[in-house]
Amino acid sequence: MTQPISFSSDPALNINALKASCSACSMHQLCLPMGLDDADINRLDQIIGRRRRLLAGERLYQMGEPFRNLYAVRFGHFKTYQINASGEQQITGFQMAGELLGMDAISGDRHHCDAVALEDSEVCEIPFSHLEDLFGHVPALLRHFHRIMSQEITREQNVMLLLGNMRAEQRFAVFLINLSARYAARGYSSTTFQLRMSREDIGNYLGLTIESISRLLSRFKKQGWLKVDKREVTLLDPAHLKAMAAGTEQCSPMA
Amino acid sequence: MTQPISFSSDPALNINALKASCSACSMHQLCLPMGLDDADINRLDQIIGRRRRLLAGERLYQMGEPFRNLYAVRFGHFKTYQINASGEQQITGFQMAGELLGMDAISGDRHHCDAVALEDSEVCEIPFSHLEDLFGHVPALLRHFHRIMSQEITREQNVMLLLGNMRAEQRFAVFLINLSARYAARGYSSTTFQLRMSREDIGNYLGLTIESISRLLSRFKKQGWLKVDKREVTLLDPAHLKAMAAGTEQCSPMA
DNA sequence: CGCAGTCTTGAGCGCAATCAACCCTTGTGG
DNA sequence: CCACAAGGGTTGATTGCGCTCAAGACTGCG
Repeated sequence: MTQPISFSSDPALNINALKASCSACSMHQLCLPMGLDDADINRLDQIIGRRRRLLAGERLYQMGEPFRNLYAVRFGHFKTYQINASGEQQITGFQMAGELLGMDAISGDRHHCDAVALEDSEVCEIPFSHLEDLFGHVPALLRHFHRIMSQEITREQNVMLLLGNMRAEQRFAVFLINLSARYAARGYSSTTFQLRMSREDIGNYLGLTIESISRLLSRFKKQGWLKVDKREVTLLDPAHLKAMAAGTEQCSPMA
Repeated sequence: MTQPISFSSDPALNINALKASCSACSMHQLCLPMGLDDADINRLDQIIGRRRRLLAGERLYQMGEPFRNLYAVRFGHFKTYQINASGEQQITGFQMAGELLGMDAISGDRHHCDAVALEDSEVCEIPFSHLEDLFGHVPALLRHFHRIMSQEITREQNVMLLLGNMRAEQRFAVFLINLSARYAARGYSSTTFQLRMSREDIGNYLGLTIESISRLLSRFKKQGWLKVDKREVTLLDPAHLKAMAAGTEQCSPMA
């Protein structure tokens, strides 16, 4: 998990063209098929498209491209970002295994943001028109899909709260605790993990500069709240960080 | 539209218990039934619940309440806001006629924010379980519902861009131009309209203080970009404001 | 009239941005 | 081997945007 994944260049071993199988996927309890019985998972398997591998930095889709597929992350990490008229980017989210990409493209039939792999990664293509066909036959799938979209709405509302109301220190604590919880849900350590994104990406996401992120890391380290080595972070006092994220712990200024 | 609506206190005239009818509703080309044919609209009418009237300041639903209904705004305006652990609120949106409320509650089965009427208003109750039943029989309705949810996701991403990247002046220009476009889509003036929300609400939504909003209004007025009288705003130079919102016009500081 | 709520305006400050210098790692090519 | 450059990250000095604090104006309402 912490090492970059090297893909075989032997075409016989390349599974880019292989169809994915939800039933055999380790993420099926987090992803789209969550809660489906075996029969329904099989129906979902029928329509899931091929897998697609991306190298670090490769783009999965681009703003303006016609929308055909949702993508489920099998492994690896992605960032999604918007670019406004004046060319500045705003990262709208970081996605990891089991999470769905592309839902913002359903209205408008075109992708509304860019999605880029932060490391070597793999996704399942989910042709949306086929998924729509399936909704009529598998109500449980439809219900779960609505939950996923709704969850994305609440996630973004939480980011609005973060960007609109919180000081730098609290934003960063929220960010760390959020990553921690998501890794825990996937069976990884909730206290030690690699930051897959650069300091610049973190700053952009949190509405701060790269320098502020660097200073926050240094200060949190000095306070004994975490350990940092390059991009590996260890949370030494998760309870304190959680309190800071919740806003119950007082926030001190940056300088 | 610009005057507060006074409700009759005569019970015989109170239509609170009346069922709503999409086909007869002036908002049906903006709201959930958009694009449906007559037969499908009738099926939708079957499941739409009663109308509900709210006085200014009344709460439609509260965070934590069990989720049963979506609500479509018939007339009036609402604000939705979250409250975090330390008691601070963040307004996540302002809703007007034809817009849907409550989609963030689908995951989790409980409302995730509060919705409060900004003026005397009316909504249609849409029992979500009935709507789900209908999805299987009216694919066009399902497709449009997905577009509405997706649109909400992109709307929030735009707010993230605003809160994360823009200066106060640009945020406020985006806010004004957004209102202008939404009133235009409803057949109202795109240049003169009432701000239904207080300065404080605007500030909260835009991640600014009430004082900053007041100063921005004064400055925009002094620059000749708009006229302000209490809560009535007239955009005198919409092109300039649009350019500011897009970021193509240079941004000057607040002080 | 008083009073409360909303809004405006001014003065000063503080948090995070900006600007700048430097470090470290990685990769390239002589 | 070293020289060099590029990218990512850290740290310090300074600036400035928008917040905070404070006072006062205006409105609506009993």
